[in-house]
Amino acid sequence: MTGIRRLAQHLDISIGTVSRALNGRPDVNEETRKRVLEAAAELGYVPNQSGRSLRQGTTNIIGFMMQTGAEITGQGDTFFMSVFDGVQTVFARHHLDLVALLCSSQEDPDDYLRRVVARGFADGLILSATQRQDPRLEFLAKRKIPFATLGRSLTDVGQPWLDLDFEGMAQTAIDRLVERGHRRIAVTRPHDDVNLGYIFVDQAASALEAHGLFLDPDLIFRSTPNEAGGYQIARELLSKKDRPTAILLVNESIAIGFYRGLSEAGLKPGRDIAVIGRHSPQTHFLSPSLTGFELSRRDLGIALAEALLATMPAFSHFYPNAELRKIWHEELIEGESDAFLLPHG
Amino acid sequence: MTGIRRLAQHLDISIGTVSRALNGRPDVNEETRKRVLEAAAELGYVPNQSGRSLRQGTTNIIGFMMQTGAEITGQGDTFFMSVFDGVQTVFARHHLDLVALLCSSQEDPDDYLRRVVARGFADGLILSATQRQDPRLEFLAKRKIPFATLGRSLTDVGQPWLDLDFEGMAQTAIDRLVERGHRRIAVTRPHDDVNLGYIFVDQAASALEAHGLFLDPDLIFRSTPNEAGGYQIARELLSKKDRPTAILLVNESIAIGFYRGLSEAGLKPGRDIAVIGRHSPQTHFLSPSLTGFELSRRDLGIALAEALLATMPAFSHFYPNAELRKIWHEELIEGESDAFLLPHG
DNA sequence: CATAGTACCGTAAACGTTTACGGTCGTCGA
DNA sequence: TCGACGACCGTAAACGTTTACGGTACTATG
Repeated sequence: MTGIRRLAQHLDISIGTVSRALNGRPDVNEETRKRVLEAAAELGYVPNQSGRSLRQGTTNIIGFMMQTGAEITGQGDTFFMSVFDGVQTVFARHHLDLVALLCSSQEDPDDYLRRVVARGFADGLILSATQRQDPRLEFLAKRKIPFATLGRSLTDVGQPWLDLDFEGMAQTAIDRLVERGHRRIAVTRPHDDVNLGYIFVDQAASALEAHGLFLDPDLIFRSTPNEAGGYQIARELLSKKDRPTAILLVNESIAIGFYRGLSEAGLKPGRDIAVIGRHSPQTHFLSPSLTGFELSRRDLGIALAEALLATMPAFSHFYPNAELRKIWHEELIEGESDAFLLPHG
Repeated sequence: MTGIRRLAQHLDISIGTVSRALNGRPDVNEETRKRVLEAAAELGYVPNQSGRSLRQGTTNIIGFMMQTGAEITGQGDTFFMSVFDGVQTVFARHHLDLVALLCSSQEDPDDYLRRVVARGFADGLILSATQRQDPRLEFLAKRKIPFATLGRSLTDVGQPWLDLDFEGMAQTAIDRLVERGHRRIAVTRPHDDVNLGYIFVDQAASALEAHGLFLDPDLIFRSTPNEAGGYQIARELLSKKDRPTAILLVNESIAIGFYRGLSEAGLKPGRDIAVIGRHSPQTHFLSPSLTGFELSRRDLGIALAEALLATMPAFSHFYPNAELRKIWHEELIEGESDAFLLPHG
């Protein structure tokens, strides 16, 4: 005698009643419910998920798909970890189990996702590292699997998404630098295919134009989005004849490498070149302190989870007015890395 | 009509035979098996995992438990990602689904594990970030759940583990530095509670003693195991009056911060101080190039997965002579960071 | 030809839940 | 008094597999 049957026998009531009691159904005497809950705790009963899944056709699992290899994602791996943290807290409230589905760099993300879905693994999914064109979105939409994405995509199938405020960051940073007298401003750009990060460069260009300036194509740097990439950018930048006086670093991790590249050449951010970047837990230890944008990754994760739940029938009533699509504003933390002023003109 | 029944009806044979055919049972005509497989492919049939789990009492899932927050783990998050990659490839061979169980920094790892186990989530587990004393191991052993750990622990319950060769690294590095004339050698140390990393310092000390030297307690640096920590160590080290001529960096990520700290003070590894560290994908971009230990993280993951499978009855016959416990040797990549020689004495 | 053995297949029970349906009992109003 | 109704509970079917068991038909062996 196992499982719920054992519990029922122990209480000398039927398994149906036990099930109803445990699942909070209304048609059970509160007195019996109490007895059932107590007995369950006492006997250490926990419902078998396979049986439950089989009956209800639902797994109680939400999958958060990530891809290994920082080179791909464009964000440090810690970024996703922190977002995951936030997502976790929300799903825990609903007793949903959240797991990370790490797609190996050796495997095609589309294939991987197909496997996950065929397996009927999860009730809902969160996708990160969305590509500019992302077949995964159409696939999931066709299969009618609830999902949300971290990052916009041109492939829009109506799913909820949250994304970083590339436009806002570019605009704010450019305005700030121009106001401080900068005219030659460099920019880094993410890979073309990840998210819509290219918006950052576009917006920087148009912000410059609004000031009567223009973005020198020679000052658009591209690299892998990690420390090594930042270092490489610094080297490249220093080798230019007509060096820019300021630079915008679109990724978080590259700031560290960039600082080192400068430092080796005897240069200092905030004195020899103005730097505006983005903050990660690590960048707070840079010196001179980095002027950069920061967001609460956990809060981002929380909002992402709520957006997903809002589209799942079984949970949507908990989040009647969740924002399904949101540009996540990042705040500018003023540091010393863009401290100096240039004479106008 | 759904699932296997639909397939059976379509072929006009019994569901029993279909099941046997799909599962590679011997007592089914090869001709019928072929027909079944073809029909399955044609109709896109994939067995329902809940039904299967319910019947067999097995989930087909292996969980890889990690903890978010690089401060905890003592390794960069990319480390686990890469190991995961290797683990993935092995389990894929057996059609086992591998998922990452990320324990939030907000939650107690023991509680988290208890939840996972109560849920009957996985057939086997891999634990990372093992603690020096780790209740999780006893817990799993008591529940008779197959698992392996990445990292040794004083809590030994006979489970398979793989670990880094702290002893070998310390010994090799010390020998090398002493041979090059160094007498005052600094060392960094990991947190006391994670793994048995403290072995590193112990071994360094005894290696020094073998050379008639000793490890100055004042030269044992401690920090968070990330870039910021490396930076902090550099600052501390530079502020000492009697500066060491060499240093061993036990973690991977700290090398980057350490380099920057030196660089800001106008110092260069390999010229002003000898540095031996450990390589990560990032550290290969350091300049001067780092002398450091390197291991194939994927291979480590592969070995770890095989060790686990070797202890699972259903799979052990695939790995009759897998090494269940192994110190994973790391190779020394010679760089410029410890290039200079000191006059003896 | 009788018998044993083999190769293959169908039947049905079992895994642990949830839930539609119906039944019992007591209460209440007419 | 009787019917309706509500509160609570038991029964049993259903979810999709796997697998022990038994049965059939054919082959080999004497």
